[in-house]
Amino acid sequence: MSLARIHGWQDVEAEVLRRIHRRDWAPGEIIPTEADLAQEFGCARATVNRALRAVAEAGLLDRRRKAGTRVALHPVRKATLEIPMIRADVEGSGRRHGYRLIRSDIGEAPDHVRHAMGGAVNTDLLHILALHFADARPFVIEDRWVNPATVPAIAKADLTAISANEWLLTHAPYTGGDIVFSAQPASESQADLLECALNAALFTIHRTTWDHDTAITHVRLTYAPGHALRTTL
Amino acid sequence: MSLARIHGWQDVEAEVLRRIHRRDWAPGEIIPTEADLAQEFGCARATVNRALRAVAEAGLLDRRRKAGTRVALHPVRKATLEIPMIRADVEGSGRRHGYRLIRSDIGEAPDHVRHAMGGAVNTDLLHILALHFADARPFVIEDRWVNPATVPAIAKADLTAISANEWLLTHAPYTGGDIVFSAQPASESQADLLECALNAALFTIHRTTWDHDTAITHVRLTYAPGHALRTTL
DNA sequence: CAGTGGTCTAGACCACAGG
DNA sequence: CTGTGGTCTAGACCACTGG
Repeated sequence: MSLARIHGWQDVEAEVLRRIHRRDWAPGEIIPTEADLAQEFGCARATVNRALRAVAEAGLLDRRRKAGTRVALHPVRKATLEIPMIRADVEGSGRRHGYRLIRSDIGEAPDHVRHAMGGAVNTDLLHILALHFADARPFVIEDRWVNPATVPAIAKADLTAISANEWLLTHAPYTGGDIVFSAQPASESQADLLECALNAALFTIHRTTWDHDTAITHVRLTYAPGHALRTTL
Repeated sequence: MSLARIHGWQDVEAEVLRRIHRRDWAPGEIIPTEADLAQEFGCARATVNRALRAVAEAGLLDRRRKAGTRVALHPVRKATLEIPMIRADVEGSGRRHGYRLIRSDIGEAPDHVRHAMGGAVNTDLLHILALHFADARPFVIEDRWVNPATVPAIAKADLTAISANEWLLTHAPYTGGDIVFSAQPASESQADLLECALNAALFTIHRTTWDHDTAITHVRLTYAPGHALRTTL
């Protein structure tokens, strides 16, 4: 009847997943309590808890005190995407990374940038425009605004040798961030930099990173045509 | 000196994060062992383990047996994005969801679909083309291929009343999936359905879901101009 | 109020990999 | 071989919330 013995919490997790997929436990249905499962599997309740917590984090179970644990009606599973450095991204696909700083100056940010950075940014911001290459072909435009008050050391960085993207990742600790993915038509200047047609469909990422409640930087990454972001469920 | 007392693992986590952000523990540096921290915080080692595991999952720590725990050099943080049902997505933003089935037939899939579904799909596939609306405006085109062998019951579903997206999410358990995000220019038929200009930049998702090693379905979601996908770090 | 999950503890053994 | 994280256990108390 029962197959391999239950040893660790991963075995419990696998068995729970199997029962969900086989519909032994149907969506919306309540499953046995931790104590009951612990007795059935012959392990400690803590082990069952570890397993059920993992499955719940994956979105397949809803757990509430007193109400018990139910199989999720709508398995809203979560894809986790890793946000690497641009250089690591390029080199990870076996291509050579190149980089050119186009402009770096200080000034007042446009409204949409101020808004994205919380509006509380009163000082002038450092504006950086740079182009990354993959095997000598344009890869992505990095259009970035930095709040120098949060990372004063960036004034001393040589941004012609190391990209702001990389410098910030290794020098500026952040506590959180917002990310927006979208598709945008290539503007005239973007088409020029990326060597593509005007109004070409470009994959775009807007990202703001925060140190608690103050914005560190806001960046718009505009990728050359054909770029795709892959992940797994 | 020390502030609030350490009660639970979340307190330990917060303190660890504080030390990382304050650079008390610099990137690449080794931090004390679980046993040492447990003694310092006056709690059990299991509690410290729980906290450090959480921080490591967030990508800020690298843990290896015998080698100890180090602060990550490149904090490759992971964004987790939720993949909701289309209807829930629309209604979640306060709009009314509409849906129209455009075509549903059975036939041989084109090569790129067969490839995405693992190639091992020999049977004919169910092809579904549908349009979703948000407040009567076109929202997204759902262009889907389903392997009926994996979900025979779909033959009896009334796909004019419920979208294949929703039917599959509630009737077809899956164990994994691949997702690709990109930007694509609107084709003539897409521009027609979405009521946008030809070659407009459209946010596109290709998704294949699997039951173990067999593909259940492959879908291309082509969103109307202006659509964006948001998430948080 | 009482049932359920959430967590802590002290101790133990194990698995892995550095030296 | 030895130190470190990974995990299990048995028991306990707590926090939340449904009835």
